[in-house]
Amino acid sequence: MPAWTIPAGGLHLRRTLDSGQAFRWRWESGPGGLEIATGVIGCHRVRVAQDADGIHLLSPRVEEACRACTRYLGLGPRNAARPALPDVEAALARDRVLDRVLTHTRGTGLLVQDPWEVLISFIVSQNNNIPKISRSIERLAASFGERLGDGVHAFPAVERLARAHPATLRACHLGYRAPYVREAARRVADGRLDLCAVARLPVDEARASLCEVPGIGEKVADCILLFALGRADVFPIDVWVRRAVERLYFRGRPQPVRTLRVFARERFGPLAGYAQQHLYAYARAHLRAAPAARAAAG
DNA sequence: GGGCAGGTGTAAT
DNA sequence: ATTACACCTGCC
Repeated sequence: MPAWTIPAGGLHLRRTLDSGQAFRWRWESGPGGLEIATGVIGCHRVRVAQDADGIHLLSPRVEEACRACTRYLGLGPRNAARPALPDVEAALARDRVLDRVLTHTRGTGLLVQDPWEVLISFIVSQNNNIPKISRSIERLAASFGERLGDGVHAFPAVERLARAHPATLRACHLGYRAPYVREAARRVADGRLDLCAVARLPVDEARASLCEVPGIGEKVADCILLFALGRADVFPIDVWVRRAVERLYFRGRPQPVRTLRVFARERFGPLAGYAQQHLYAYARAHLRAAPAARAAAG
């Protein structure tokens, strides 16, 4: 029996949680084939599921967790930068290409995540793939995060990662990113990187200050701006988005990244971040490279 | 075994 | 100014 129900407001829970912006959600089949997601929001262990009535917070029935979840899903108070999802999609659908893409991706929203967690998660994401990123982050949580019960851990506190021993960090399979993670944590810990201050800067200055951190380039900076700092107008370009845009808007011709950035800004304006979510999902579903043909079976 | 995917830093032009 | 390559891990 659901303890709490959040009106979905056009949000598709699975598409949103699986859209590459968060790495700690796991899905299982519940009673009646109901798909249940388990994850962590701040210090709350959360189980959520969606049906025709809305998004249900299954356990535990803590009002605080419900508020955190509502905000996290981007279903809190609306503002000019964060319109209701159906309005966003209606605007994007005026683009002929996105109108078609949206038939597969409608309901994909932008989460409102903790900037610190997103900072570290997307440093880990560089030159990496989603299963590996997820495992590394779970190892970080297990090694440095507060215990929440049932073997689930919160994302590590700043101080814990700032003081982490290199060997323990390496054991999280971060590879060459381990020093990046520790340095970023140190900068946040000692105030050289103030994420709240960055959030208040004009977007280009915010991006530049994030890029001063070793291991953060344009793409990771844009992910932080989009997924945690509320900048729905930025357009992170990874290989998937690049493939999608080149295929759908440039007849499959390779384009320099700066061309794609200008294109996104001019074409999608303040909704570029939402457009990116849909194009990313499209590419992941439809533009995977053909599996390398193995010469012979083993 | 070896090739490949993936974003950034660095060293080369 | 752009370009080439190394970085670490996991998967095929």
